Amino acid sequence: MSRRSGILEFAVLGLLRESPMHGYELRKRLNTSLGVFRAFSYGSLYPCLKTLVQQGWLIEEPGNPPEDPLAAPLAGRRGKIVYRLTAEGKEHFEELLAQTGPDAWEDEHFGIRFAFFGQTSRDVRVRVLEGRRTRLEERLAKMRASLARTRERLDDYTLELQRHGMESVEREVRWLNELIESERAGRDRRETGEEPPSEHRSPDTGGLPRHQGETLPDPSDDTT
Amino acid sequence: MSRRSGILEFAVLGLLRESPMHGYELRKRLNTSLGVFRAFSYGSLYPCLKTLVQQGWLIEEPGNPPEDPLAAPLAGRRGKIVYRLTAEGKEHFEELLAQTGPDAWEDEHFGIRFAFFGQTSRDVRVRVLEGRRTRLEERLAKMRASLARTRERLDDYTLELQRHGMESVEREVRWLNELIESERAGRDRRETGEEPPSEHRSPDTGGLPRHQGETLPDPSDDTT
DNA sequence: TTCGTCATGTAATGGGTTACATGATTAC
DNA sequence: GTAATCATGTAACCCATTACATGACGAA
Repeated sequence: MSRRSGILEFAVLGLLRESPMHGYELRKRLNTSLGVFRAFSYGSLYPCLKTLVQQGWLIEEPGNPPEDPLAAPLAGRRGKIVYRLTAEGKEHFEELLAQTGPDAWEDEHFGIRFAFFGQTSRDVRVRVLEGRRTRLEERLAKMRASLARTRERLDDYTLELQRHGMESVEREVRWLNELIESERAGRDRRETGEEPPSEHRSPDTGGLPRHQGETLPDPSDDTT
Repeated sequence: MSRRSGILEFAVLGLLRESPMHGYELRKRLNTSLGVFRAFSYGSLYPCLKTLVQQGWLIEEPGNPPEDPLAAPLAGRRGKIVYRLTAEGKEHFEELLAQTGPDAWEDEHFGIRFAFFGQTSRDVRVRVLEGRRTRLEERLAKMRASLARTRERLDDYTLELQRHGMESVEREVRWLNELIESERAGRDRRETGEEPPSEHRSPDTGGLPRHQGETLPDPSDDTT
Protein backbone atom coordinates (compact mmCIF):
# COMPACT_ATOMS: atom_id res chain seq x y z
CA MET A 1 0.00 0.00 0.00
CA SER A 2 1.51 3.23 -1.06
CA ARG A 3 -0.80 5.39 -3.15
CA ARG A 4 0.27 8.95 -3.78
CA SER A 5 3.80 9.45 -2.85
CA GLY A 6 4.78 13.05 -3.28
CA ILE A 7 8.31 12.92 -4.47
CA LEU A 8 7.85 9.72 -6.42
CA GLU A 9 4.84 11.27 -8.09
CA PHE A 10 6.90 14.32 -8.92
CA ALA A 11 9.69 12.31 -10.45
CA VAL A 12 7.31 10.15 -12.46
CA LEU A 13 5.53 13.15 -13.93
CA GLY A 14 8.84 14.81 -14.66
CA LEU A 15 10.24 11.81 -16.49
CA LEU A 16 7.07 11.18 -18.45
CA ARG A 17 7.05 14.79 -19.53
CA GLU A 18 10.05 13.96 -21.67
CA SER A 19 8.50 10.93 -23.29
CA PRO A 20 6.02 8.09 -22.67
CA MET A 21 7.44 4.99 -21.05
CA HIS A 22 6.73 1.59 -19.55
CA GLY A 23 6.64 1.31 -15.79
CA TYR A 24 9.68 -0.91 -16.01
CA GLU A 25 11.63 1.62 -17.99
CA LEU A 26 10.51 4.38 -15.68
CA ARG A 27 11.82 2.56 -12.69
CA LYS A 28 15.14 2.02 -14.37
CA ARG A 29 15.56 5.71 -15.08
CA LEU A 30 14.45 6.49 -11.55
CA ASN A 31 17.29 4.32 -10.34
CA THR A 32 20.01 5.56 -12.64
CA SER A 33 19.72 9.23 -13.57
CA LEU A 34 17.95 10.17 -10.40
CA GLY A 35 18.67 7.05 -8.45
CA VAL A 36 22.12 8.09 -7.50
CA PHE A 37 20.25 9.76 -4.72
CA ARG A 38 17.18 7.70 -4.39
CA ALA A 39 15.95 4.30 -5.44
CA PHE A 40 12.37 3.15 -5.82
CA SER A 41 10.90 -0.31 -6.11
CA TYR A 42 7.99 -1.62 -8.14
CA GLY A 43 6.05 -2.00 -4.94
CA SER A 44 5.76 1.74 -4.76
CA LEU A 45 5.99 2.64 -8.42
CA TYR A 46 3.10 0.65 -9.88
CA PRO A 47 0.58 1.63 -7.22
CA CYS A 48 1.67 5.22 -7.68
CA LEU A 49 1.12 4.98 -11.43
CA LYS A 50 -2.40 3.65 -10.83
CA THR A 51 -3.35 6.62 -8.71
CA LEU A 52 -1.85 9.05 -11.17
CA VAL A 53 -4.02 7.49 -13.85
CA GLN A 54 -7.05 7.85 -11.58
CA GLN A 55 -6.20 11.51 -11.10
CA GLY A 56 -6.26 11.92 -14.84
CA TRP A 57 -2.65 12.97 -15.02
CA LEU A 58 -1.58 9.92 -16.96
CA ILE A 59 -3.20 7.64 -19.48
CA GLU A 60 -2.35 4.01 -20.06
CA GLU A 61 -1.82 2.83 -23.61
CA PRO A 62 -1.17 -0.72 -24.73
CA GLY A 63 2.01 -1.43 -26.60
CA ASN A 64 5.50 -0.10 -26.71
CA PRO A 65 6.90 3.40 -26.45
CA PRO A 66 7.44 5.46 -29.68
CA GLU A 67 10.86 4.03 -30.48
CA ASP A 68 9.57 0.59 -31.37
CA PRO A 69 5.92 0.76 -32.44
CA LEU A 70 5.89 -2.83 -33.59
CA ALA A 71 3.65 -4.20 -30.87
CA ALA A 72 0.16 -5.10 -32.00
CA PRO A 73 -2.78 -3.90 -29.89
CA LEU A 74 -2.61 -7.12 -27.87
CA ALA A 75 -6.02 -7.08 -26.21
CA GLY A 76 -6.09 -10.29 -24.25
CA ARG A 77 -2.93 -11.04 -22.32
CA ARG A 78 -1.68 -8.76 -19.58
CA GLY A 79 0.48 -6.92 -22.06
CA LYS A 80 2.76 -3.97 -21.80
CA ILE A 81 1.50 -0.58 -20.77
CA VAL A 82 2.90 2.70 -21.91
CA TYR A 83 2.20 5.61 -19.62
CA ARG A 84 1.72 9.00 -21.22
CA LEU A 85 1.31 12.39 -19.58
CA THR A 86 -2.03 14.08 -20.25
CA ALA A 87 -2.51 17.81 -20.68
CA GLU A 88 -3.81 17.97 -17.11
CA GLY A 89 -0.79 16.05 -15.93
CA LYS A 90 1.50 18.47 -17.64
CA GLU A 91 -0.31 21.37 -16.05
CA HIS A 92 -0.17 19.72 -12.66
CA PHE A 93 3.53 19.08 -12.96
CA GLU A 94 4.12 22.70 -13.83
CA GLU A 95 2.28 23.73 -10.69
CA LEU A 96 4.40 21.36 -8.65
CA LEU A 97 7.52 22.81 -10.19
CA ALA A 98 6.49 26.34 -9.35
CA GLN A 99 5.85 25.51 -5.70
CA THR A 100 8.42 27.13 -3.46
CA GLY A 101 6.87 26.09 -0.14
CA PRO A 102 8.97 24.57 2.61
CA ASP A 103 9.00 21.00 1.28
CA ALA A 104 10.83 22.23 -1.77
CA TRP A 105 13.71 22.77 0.62
CA GLU A 106 13.62 19.46 2.41
CA ASP A 107 16.54 17.13 2.02
CA GLU A 108 14.53 14.28 0.57
CA HIS A 109 12.97 16.47 -2.07
CA PHE A 110 15.70 18.84 -2.98
CA GLY A 111 17.80 16.50 -5.09
CA ILE A 112 14.96 15.39 -7.30
CA ARG A 113 13.60 18.90 -7.65
CA PHE A 114 17.03 20.02 -8.70
CA ALA A 115 17.16 17.38 -11.41
CA PHE A 116 14.11 18.98 -12.99
CA PHE A 117 15.34 22.54 -12.67
CA GLY A 118 15.71 22.76 -16.42
CA GLN A 119 11.95 22.82 -16.69
CA THR A 120 11.31 25.88 -14.52
CA SER A 121 12.14 29.55 -14.67
CA ARG A 122 15.32 31.01 -13.27
CA ASP A 123 13.16 32.86 -10.80
CA VAL A 124 11.84 29.70 -9.24
CA ARG A 125 15.27 28.13 -9.28
CA VAL A 126 16.73 30.99 -7.31
CA ARG A 127 13.92 30.98 -4.80
CA VAL A 128 14.25 27.25 -4.20
CA LEU A 129 18.03 27.46 -3.87
CA GLU A 130 17.75 30.32 -1.42
CA GLY A 131 15.14 28.52 0.61
CA ARG A 132 17.34 25.50 0.83
CA ARG A 133 20.29 27.63 1.89
CA THR A 134 18.24 29.27 4.63
CA ARG A 135 17.23 25.86 5.90
CA LEU A 136 20.78 24.66 6.05
CA GLU A 137 21.97 27.80 7.76
CA GLU A 138 19.33 27.38 10.44
CA ARG A 139 20.42 23.83 10.90
CA LEU A 140 24.01 24.88 11.14
CA ALA A 141 23.15 27.44 13.81
CA LYS A 142 21.39 24.77 15.83
CA MET A 143 24.28 22.38 15.49
CA ARG A 144 26.74 25.00 16.60
CA ALA A 145 24.61 25.97 19.58
CA SER A 146 24.13 22.37 20.59
CA LEU A 147 27.80 21.64 20.23
CA ALA A 148 28.81 24.66 22.29
CA ARG A 149 26.35 23.72 24.99
CA THR A 150 27.21 20.08 25.58
CA ARG A 151 30.82 19.77 24.52
CA GLU A 152 32.24 18.31 27.75
CA ARG A 153 30.28 15.12 28.03
CA LEU A 154 30.67 14.00 24.43
CA ASP A 155 33.38 11.51 23.63
CA ASP A 156 35.83 11.81 20.75
CA TYR A 157 33.80 9.89 18.23
CA THR A 158 30.55 11.69 18.85
CA LEU A 159 32.39 14.98 18.66
CA GLU A 160 34.06 14.03 15.44
CA LEU A 161 30.70 12.99 14.07
CA GLN A 162 29.32 16.42 14.80
CA ARG A 163 32.34 18.20 13.43
CA HIS A 164 32.32 16.34 10.17
CA GLY A 165 28.57 16.74 9.85
CA MET A 166 28.84 20.47 10.25
CA GLU A 167 31.66 20.68 7.81
CA SER A 168 29.56 18.87 5.23
CA VAL A 169 26.63 21.19 5.71
CA GLU A 170 28.94 24.17 5.43
CA ARG A 171 30.27 22.87 2.18
CA GLU A 172 26.77 22.40 0.92
CA VAL A 173 25.92 25.99 1.73
CA ARG A 174 28.97 27.13 -0.16
CA TRP A 175 27.90 25.12 -3.13
CA LEU A 176 24.41 26.62 -3.03
CA ASN A 177 25.99 30.05 -3.00
CA GLU A 178 27.87 29.27 -6.15
CA LEU A 179 24.73 28.00 -7.81
CA ILE A 180 22.76 31.07 -6.84
CA GLU A 181 25.50 33.37 -8.04
CA SER A 182 25.68 31.50 -11.29
CA GLU A 183 21.92 31.77 -11.79
CA ARG A 184 21.99 35.47 -11.00
CA ALA A 185 24.80 36.05 -13.44
CA GLY A 186 22.34 34.70 -15.98
CA ARG A 187 24.42 32.14 -17.73
CA ASP A 188 22.93 30.90 -20.98
CA ARG A 189 20.36 28.55 -19.57
CA ARG A 190 16.96 27.76 -21.02
CA GLU A 191 14.25 29.68 -19.22
CA THR A 192 11.65 26.93 -19.23
CA GLY A 193 10.45 23.78 -20.98
CA GLU A 194 12.31 22.35 -23.91
CA GLU A 195 15.99 21.65 -24.24
CA PRO A 196 18.38 24.07 -25.94
CA PRO A 197 20.63 22.99 -28.85
CA SER A 198 22.45 21.02 -26.15
CA GLU A 199 25.84 22.23 -27.24
CA HIS A 200 27.25 24.66 -24.73
CA ARG A 201 26.65 23.40 -21.23
CA SER A 202 27.85 26.05 -18.87
CA PRO A 203 30.33 24.24 -16.67
CA ASP A 204 30.20 26.60 -13.74
CA THR A 205 27.24 25.63 -11.67
CA GLY A 206 27.73 22.91 -9.10
CA GLY A 207 25.68 19.87 -8.22
CA LEU A 208 23.27 18.56 -5.68
CA PRO A 209 24.04 18.83 -2.00
CA ARG A 210 21.74 16.22 -0.51
CA HIS A 211 23.02 13.14 1.25
CA GLN A 212 26.38 12.31 -0.20
CA GLY A 213 25.73 8.78 0.78
CA GLU A 214 22.12 8.41 1.78
CA THR A 215 19.68 5.82 0.49
CA LEU A 216 21.07 4.05 -2.58
CA PRO A 217 20.02 0.53 -1.68
CA ASP A 218 22.13 -0.83 -4.44
CA PRO A 219 20.25 -0.22 -7.70
CA SER A 220 21.51 -3.67 -8.70
CA ASP A 221 20.10 -3.53 -12.20
CA ASP A 222 21.28 -0.67 -14.30
CA THR A 223 23.71 -2.45 -16.53
CA THR A 224 21.52 -1.72 -19.56
CA MET B 1 2.81 0.01 15.33
CA SER B 2 6.55 -0.03 15.26
CA ARG B 3 8.11 -2.69 17.51
CA ARG B 4 11.75 -3.52 17.05
CA SER B 5 13.48 -0.94 15.03
CA GLY B 6 17.06 -1.88 14.45
CA ILE B 7 18.93 1.33 14.58
CA LEU B 8 16.66 2.91 17.14
CA GLU B 9 17.09 -0.16 19.30
CA PHE B 10 20.82 0.13 18.92
CA ALA B 11 20.90 3.78 19.91
CA VAL B 12 18.62 3.21 22.89
CA LEU B 13 20.75 0.40 24.24
CA GLY B 14 23.88 2.44 23.65
CA LEU B 15 22.58 5.44 25.51
CA LEU B 16 21.20 3.40 28.38
CA ARG B 17 24.53 1.69 28.73
CA GLU B 18 25.87 4.97 30.03
CA SER B 19 23.11 5.51 32.56
CA PRO B 20 19.43 4.80 33.23
CA MET B 21 16.99 7.35 31.87
CA HIS B 22 13.40 8.30 31.30
CA GLY B 23 11.97 7.78 27.85
CA TYR B 24 11.57 11.51 27.58
CA GLU B 25 15.20 12.15 28.40
CA LEU B 26 16.27 9.42 26.03
CA ARG B 27 14.42 10.99 23.19
CA LYS B 28 16.03 14.34 23.91
CA ARG B 29 19.50 12.86 23.77
CA LEU B 30 18.58 10.96 20.64
CA ASN B 31 17.69 14.28 19.06
CA THR B 32 20.69 16.28 20.20
CA SER B 33 23.90 14.27 20.44
CA LEU B 34 22.87 11.80 17.80
CA GLY B 35 20.02 13.75 16.34
CA VAL B 36 22.22 15.88 14.18
CA PHE B 37 21.88 12.95 11.86
CA ARG B 38 18.64 11.42 12.83
CA ALA B 39 15.56 12.39 14.82
CA PHE B 40 13.09 10.07 16.48
CA SER B 41 9.62 10.71 17.82
CA TYR B 42 7.79 9.26 20.81
CA GLY B 43 5.60 7.31 18.46
CA SER B 44 8.54 5.09 17.67
CA LEU B 45 10.51 5.39 20.88
CA TYR B 46 7.96 4.22 23.44
CA PRO B 47 6.81 1.18 21.50
CA CYS B 48 10.45 0.31 20.96
CA LEU B 49 11.14 0.56 24.69
CA LYS B 50 8.24 -1.80 25.39
CA THR B 51 9.60 -4.48 23.13
CA LEU B 52 13.09 -4.10 24.54
CA VAL B 53 11.60 -4.70 27.97
CA GLN B 54 9.81 -7.77 26.65
CA GLN B 55 13.10 -9.05 25.29
CA GLY B 56 14.55 -8.74 28.75
CA TRP B 57 17.16 -6.21 27.67
CA LEU B 58 15.70 -3.41 29.74
CA ILE B 59 13.82 -3.18 32.96
CA GLU B 60 11.36 -0.49 33.93
CA GLU B 61 11.70 1.12 37.34
CA PRO B 62 9.39 3.68 38.85
CA GLY B 63 10.84 7.04 39.83
CA ASN B 64 13.62 9.27 38.67
CA PRO B 65 17.10 8.58 37.38
CA PRO B 66 20.03 8.44 39.86
CA GLU B 67 20.68 12.18 39.91
CA ASP B 68 17.46 13.02 41.73
CA PRO B 69 16.28 10.05 43.74
CA LEU B 70 13.61 12.08 45.55
CA ALA B 71 10.63 10.51 43.84
CA ALA B 72 8.61 8.25 46.11
CA PRO B 73 7.62 4.80 44.80
CA LEU B 74 4.35 6.26 43.44
CA ALA B 75 2.35 3.14 42.85
CA GLY B 76 -0.98 4.42 41.58
CA ARG B 77 -0.71 7.18 38.99
CA ARG B 78 0.89 6.58 35.66
CA GLY B 79 4.17 7.86 37.00
CA LYS B 80 7.59 8.20 35.57
CA ILE B 81 9.53 5.24 34.35
CA VAL B 82 13.26 4.87 34.41
CA TYR B 83 14.68 2.42 31.93
CA ARG B 84 17.75 0.50 32.95
CA LEU B 85 19.89 -1.86 30.90
CA THR B 86 19.95 -5.44 32.20
CA ALA B 87 22.98 -7.72 32.08
CA GLU B 88 21.42 -9.45 29.08
CA GLY B 89 20.85 -6.10 27.45
CA LYS B 90 24.45 -5.17 27.95
CA GLU B 91 25.56 -8.45 26.45
CA HIS B 92 23.21 -8.02 23.53
CA PHE B 93 24.48 -4.53 22.85
CA GLU B 94 28.03 -5.78 22.85
CA GLU B 95 27.09 -8.36 20.26
CA LEU B 96 25.49 -5.69 18.13
CA LEU B 97 28.60 -3.58 18.41
CA ALA B 98 30.81 -6.42 17.31
CA GLN B 99 28.74 -7.14 14.22
CA THR B 100 30.58 -6.22 11.09
CA GLY B 101 28.00 -7.53 8.62
CA PRO B 102 26.85 -5.43 5.69
CA ASP B 103 24.27 -3.36 7.56
CA ALA B 104 27.07 -1.94 9.66
CA TRP B 105 28.11 -0.21 6.47
CA GLU B 106 24.76 1.13 5.40
CA ASP B 107 24.29 4.86 5.31
CA GLU B 108 21.43 4.92 7.76
CA HIS B 109 23.34 2.93 10.32
CA PHE B 110 26.85 4.14 9.95
CA GLY B 111 26.50 7.48 11.70
CA ILE B 112 24.96 6.05 14.82
CA ARG B 113 27.37 3.14 14.92
CA PHE B 114 30.20 5.60 14.70
CA ALA B 115 28.87 7.54 17.67
CA PHE B 116 29.28 4.42 19.78
CA PHE B 117 32.72 3.53 18.49
CA GLY B 118 34.21 4.38 21.86
CA GLN B 119 32.63 1.24 23.23
CA THR B 120 34.26 -1.25 20.85
CA SER B 121 37.75 -2.42 20.12
CA ARG B 122 40.00 -0.78 17.58
CA ASP B 123 39.81 -3.96 15.61
CA VAL B 124 36.08 -3.71 15.08
CA ARG B 125 36.34 -0.01 14.36
CA VAL B 126 38.81 -0.60 11.58
CA ARG B 127 36.75 -3.39 10.08
CA VAL B 128 33.60 -1.28 10.07
CA LEU B 129 35.40 1.70 8.58
CA GLU B 130 36.93 -0.43 5.87
CA GLY B 131 33.60 -2.03 5.09
CA ARG B 132 32.01 1.36 4.73
CA ARG B 133 34.81 2.50 2.48
CA THR B 134 34.40 -0.53 0.25
CA ARG B 135 30.70 0.17 -0.05
CA LEU B 136 31.28 3.74 -1.05
CA GLU B 137 33.91 2.80 -3.56
CA GLU B 138 31.55 0.34 -5.18
CA ARG B 139 28.92 3.02 -5.34
CA LEU B 140 31.38 5.42 -6.84
CA ALA B 141 32.30 2.92 -9.51
CA LYS B 142 28.65 2.48 -10.41
CA MET B 143 28.08 6.20 -10.55
CA ARG B 144 31.07 6.68 -12.81
CA ALA B 145 30.00 3.87 -15.10
CA SER B 146 26.46 5.16 -15.31
CA LEU B 147 27.65 8.69 -15.97
CA ALA B 148 30.01 7.57 -18.70
CA ARG B 149 27.27 5.55 -20.34
CA THR B 150 24.45 8.06 -20.52
CA ARG B 151 26.17 11.43 -20.59
CA GLU B 152 24.60 12.81 -23.79
CA ARG B 153 20.96 12.75 -22.87
CA LEU B 154 21.32 14.30 -19.44
CA ASP B 155 20.74 18.01 -19.07
CA ASP B 156 22.96 20.40 -17.16
CA TYR B 157 21.21 20.15 -13.85
CA THR B 158 21.03 16.39 -13.76
CA LEU B 159 24.69 16.24 -14.71
CA GLU B 160 25.64 18.70 -12.04
CA LEU B 161 23.63 16.68 -9.55
CA GLN B 162 25.66 13.62 -10.41
CA ARG B 163 28.93 15.45 -10.36
CA HIS B 164 28.36 16.98 -6.98
CA GLY B 165 27.07 13.71 -5.58
CA MET B 166 30.18 11.90 -6.70
CA GLU B 167 32.40 14.58 -5.32
CA SER B 168 30.71 14.24 -1.96
CA VAL B 169 31.15 10.51 -1.90
CA GLU B 170 34.78 10.91 -2.87
CA ARG B 171 35.31 13.29 -0.02
CA GLU B 172 33.69 10.82 2.32
CA VAL B 173 36.06 8.11 1.19
CA ARG B 174 39.01 10.38 1.85
CA TRP B 175 37.72 11.06 5.31
CA LEU B 176 37.35 7.34 6.00
CA ASN B 177 40.93 6.87 4.88
CA GLU B 178 42.10 9.40 7.41
CA LEU B 179 40.10 7.73 10.15
CA ILE B 180 41.48 4.32 9.31
CA GLU B 181 45.02 5.61 9.19
CA SER B 182 44.53 7.31 12.49
CA GLU B 183 43.20 4.12 14.06
CA ARG B 184 46.08 2.11 12.67
CA ALA B 185 48.60 4.59 13.97
CA GLY B 186 47.08 3.73 17.32
CA ARG B 187 46.40 7.16 18.64
CA ASP B 188 45.69 7.22 22.36
CA ARG B 189 42.09 6.07 22.20
CA ARG B 190 40.35 3.89 24.77
CA GLU B 191 40.20 0.29 23.64
CA THR B 192 36.73 -0.41 24.96
CA GLY B 193 34.11 0.67 27.48
CA GLU B 194 34.79 3.51 29.86
CA GLU B 195 36.03 7.00 29.09
CA PRO B 196 39.68 7.97 29.32
CA PRO B 197 40.83 10.95 31.44
CA SER B 198 39.07 12.99 28.74
CA GLU B 199 41.89 15.46 28.44
CA HIS B 200 43.74 14.94 25.20
CA ARG B 201 41.32 14.34 22.40
CA SER B 202 43.35 13.57 19.35
CA PRO B 203 42.27 16.22 16.88
CA ASP B 204 43.26 14.41 13.74
CA THR B 205 40.51 12.04 12.90
CA GLY B 206 37.61 13.39 10.91
CA GLY B 207 33.87 13.10 11.37
CA LEU B 208 30.93 11.19 10.11
CA PRO B 209 30.35 10.98 6.39
CA ARG B 210 26.68 10.16 6.22
CA HIS B 211 24.10 12.52 4.79
CA GLN B 212 25.32 16.03 5.33
CA GLY B 213 21.78 17.13 5.27
CA GLU B 214 19.51 14.14 5.55
CA THR B 215 16.65 13.71 8.00
CA LEU B 216 16.75 16.29 10.77
CA PRO B 217 13.05 17.11 10.86
CA ASP B 218 13.69 20.08 13.03
CA PRO B 219 14.39 18.73 16.51
CA SER B 220 12.40 21.77 17.73
CA ASP B 221 13.00 21.08 21.41
CA ASP B 222 16.58 20.84 22.43
CA THR B 223 16.97 24.11 24.24
CA THR B 224 17.57 22.31 27.53
C1' DT C 1 -4.07 30.01 38.08
C1' DT C 2 -2.06 29.46 34.27
C1' DC C 3 1.79 28.47 31.39
C1' DG C 4 5.73 25.87 30.18
C1' DT C 5 7.97 21.73 30.43
C1' DC C 6 8.27 17.12 31.98
C1' DA C 7 6.37 12.72 30.95
C1' DT C 8 3.87 8.65 28.83
C1' DG C 9 1.37 6.80 25.67
C1' DT C 10 -2.01 5.32 21.30
C1' DA C 11 -4.40 5.40 16.55
C1' DA C 12 -4.23 6.60 12.09
C1' DT C 13 -1.45 7.31 8.41
C1' DG C 14 2.54 7.57 5.28
C1' DG C 15 5.60 6.04 2.26
C1' DG C 16 8.18 2.99 1.39
C1' DT C 17 10.51 -2.31 1.00
C1' DT C 18 10.82 -7.50 0.26
C1' DA C 19 9.19 -11.48 -1.33
C1' DC C 20 6.22 -13.51 -4.07
C1' DA C 21 3.48 -14.70 -8.38
C1' DT C 22 3.09 -14.52 -13.26
C1' DG C 23 4.21 -14.47 -17.86
C1' DA C 24 6.31 -12.60 -22.53
C1' DT C 25 10.39 -11.94 -25.38
C1' DT C 26 15.18 -12.25 -26.77
C1' DA C 27 19.77 -14.20 -27.25
C1' DC C 28 22.53 -18.09 -27.26
C1' DG D 1 15.27 -25.26 -24.93
C1' DT D 2 16.82 -22.54 -21.55
C1' DA D 3 18.55 -18.56 -19.36
C1' DA D 4 18.39 -13.67 -18.97
C1' DT D 5 15.87 -9.81 -19.09
C1' DC D 6 11.68 -7.41 -19.98
C1' DA D 7 7.37 -6.46 -17.79
C1' DT D 8 3.40 -6.10 -14.40
C1' DG D 9 1.56 -6.61 -10.34
C1' DT D 10 0.07 -7.88 -5.07
C1' DA D 11 0.36 -8.98 0.02
C1' DA D 12 2.69 -8.63 4.02
C1' DC D 13 5.50 -6.07 6.50
C1' DC D 14 8.64 -2.18 8.31
C1' DC D 15 9.75 1.77 10.46
C1' DA D 16 8.72 5.77 11.05
C1' DT D 17 5.64 10.29 11.62
C1' DT D 18 1.62 13.26 13.06
C1' DA D 19 -1.97 14.25 15.77
C1' DC D 20 -4.16 13.26 19.61
C1' DA D 21 -5.11 12.19 24.68
C1' DT D 22 -3.66 12.48 29.34
C1' DG D 23 -1.73 14.22 33.24
C1' DA D 24 1.96 15.83 36.92
C1' DC D 25 4.81 19.57 38.59
C1' DG D 26 7.15 24.04 39.14
C1' DA D 27 7.46 28.88 38.57
C1' DA D 28 5.47 33.50 37.53
